[in-house]
Amino acid sequence: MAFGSFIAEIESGLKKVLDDLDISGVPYVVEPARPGFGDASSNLAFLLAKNLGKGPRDIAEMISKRYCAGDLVSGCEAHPSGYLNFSANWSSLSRVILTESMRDGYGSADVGGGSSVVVEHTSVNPNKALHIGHVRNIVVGDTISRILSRAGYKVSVLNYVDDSGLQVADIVLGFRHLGFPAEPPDGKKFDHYCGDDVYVKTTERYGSDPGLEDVRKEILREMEDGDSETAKFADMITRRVLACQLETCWRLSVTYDCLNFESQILRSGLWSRIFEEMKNKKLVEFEDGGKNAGCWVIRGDAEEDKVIVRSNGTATYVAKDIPYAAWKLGLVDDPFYYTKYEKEQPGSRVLWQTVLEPNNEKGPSLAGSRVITVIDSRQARLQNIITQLVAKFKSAPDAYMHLGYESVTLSPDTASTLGMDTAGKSAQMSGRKGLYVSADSVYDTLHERIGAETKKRHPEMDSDGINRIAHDVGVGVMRYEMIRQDLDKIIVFDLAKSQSLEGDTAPYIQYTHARAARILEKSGKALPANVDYSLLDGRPELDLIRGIGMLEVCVRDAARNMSPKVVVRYCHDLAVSFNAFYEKAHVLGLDDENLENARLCVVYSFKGTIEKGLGLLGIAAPDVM
RNA sequence: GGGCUCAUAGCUCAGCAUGGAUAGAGUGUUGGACUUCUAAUCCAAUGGUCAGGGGAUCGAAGCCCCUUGGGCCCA
Repeated sequence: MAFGSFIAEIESGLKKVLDDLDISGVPYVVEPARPGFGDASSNLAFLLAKNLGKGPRDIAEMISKRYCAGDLVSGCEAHPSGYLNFSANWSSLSRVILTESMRDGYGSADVGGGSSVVVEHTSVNPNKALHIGHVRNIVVGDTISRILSRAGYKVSVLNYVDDSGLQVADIVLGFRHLGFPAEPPDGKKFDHYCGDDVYVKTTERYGSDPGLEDVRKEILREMEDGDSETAKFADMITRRVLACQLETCWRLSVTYDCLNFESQILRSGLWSRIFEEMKNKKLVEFEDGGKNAGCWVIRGDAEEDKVIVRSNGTATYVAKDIPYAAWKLGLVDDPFYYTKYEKEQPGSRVLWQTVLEPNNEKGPSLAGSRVITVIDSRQARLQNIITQLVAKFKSAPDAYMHLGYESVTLSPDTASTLGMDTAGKSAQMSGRKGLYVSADSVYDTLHERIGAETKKRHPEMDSDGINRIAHDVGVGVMRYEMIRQDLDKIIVFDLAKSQSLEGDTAPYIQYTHARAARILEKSGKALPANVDYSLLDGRPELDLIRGIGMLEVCVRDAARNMSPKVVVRYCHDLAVSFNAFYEKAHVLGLDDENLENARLCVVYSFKGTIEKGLGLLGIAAPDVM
């Protein structure tokens, strides 16, 4: 509970006052106070003003007189504005927060109640390397799954591999018909080769050679038959690209529970089962006339009808998502078997993949009572159709949720370094046109720059140590930039600005952790016992302790709102509090053993808490920077 | 043409769910702080018709309606 205990005590105190007044059902809130207004505030008096026919100021006065202080709350004061401001009995509250914060499970919240949730993210076509736009998807998805795990959900993370779509057909065409060598001639990473060279140059050729369109259609058709040479070749290529993509993801501390392959979903027969069921439930209708004559459609409520099966019998790509959504929610019998992926992920998480051939592996149970699909908001319309449709299969209306986010565009400067003049406007990335910045290149540039910075600060450090810091900080910078702002804000990516290591960035926060680690190291002591918490009485100390006490509030808030940014703001604010503490409240060399012990305890607690906070963001907390 | 979405300091963004106290950060610019627990830091100055208009309210950046401008999706 930590700081929550303080809030809870205020709420129960206020409830007593309200009971005495015979008032109930007022939706007031008690929140951490703004600086200069005590430690917590309530808007209760404002909400009562209407009912009681008095001004908020008078009501606040009246309540504050009746309010009785307790263990953690030392007083309640009425502000002339009408707010009720509460002050804490800090020696008690510090003890509560600091001892609680030392526990391993500190910061866990029970929002999910142990229910299962499936998070699908990444899902990048396996014909190219990940670019910076994909990174937003991956990092949002990964961070949300970390937050939900911490908030009491049992989370499974899926990566859907669209290995049978047009984009794969494009590179197959490039390899088989345009003579691109199977191995990258210049030793490039295979995913970069496929995306930068084969894909871009193949799609360029469609313009000049219209006959290729037919070849592509033929390839697509052949790929549907799993036993065909073309399908086997496509499978070989996409597996290699996928392996490269996963390397990029893993490097960014993103891991999964299972890889799902579209080709297998198509061949599993899931679609025809779902389609039959949809017909039975009258969720799809056959169109006899009109412009969609001969098609199966979903009736849109306010919108256009959506064609699911064309008059020639082929399914549209909306249709491909439906069986997958149903499978994720466990609405159909699982047609898949599972094997472990051929490479091990970093960390302990086991990575499974679907297969169609029966085996004896005891696979994972993946279906969730809720499903969260992380896709950019350009897909909102399509996702909306699936949400509505799935709601008719499963009674819970929020069982399927599209977690959308705005796209990443390129700044005019960055677009121009890629050879495109955008007339001062930002530009949409395009894999087809080769207009993108790859995740690997951003990582590599950051790694090099941070390595050089670190070498400057620690000339004696060996290269392993430097590389480790460069990695931790570089990953931090990338992840932080992708979730710093709200999901509905477009990120305009600028190569130069993306290299910033100062201000509101991950290194700012990581640096406070390193500072804390350094103090503990220099003190040469274990965590002191018998701390006199009443010695922690300065503003910097108390602000910091309050921040430490808010982790759980933050996790709950982030989980309820599906908002990674909430954790980012929390970590940043906590780091700011620590820097103020660091500046104004020295720990070591004070000639006062008791005060030193008390402050060491705060540093200990801070270090653990900021590490947990950064952990929710998938960002490491180095001891040295 | 229809739908979704965004608009707060020169720039990038918090705050909006639950209306209430002086609208906050970062960055930029200017000036200051390292014989001190790491200056990837800190302090100060600078900077706002909260896109515009209307409405409900004792009270709106926040709620409702309209308008404008940008982005995206569909046709």
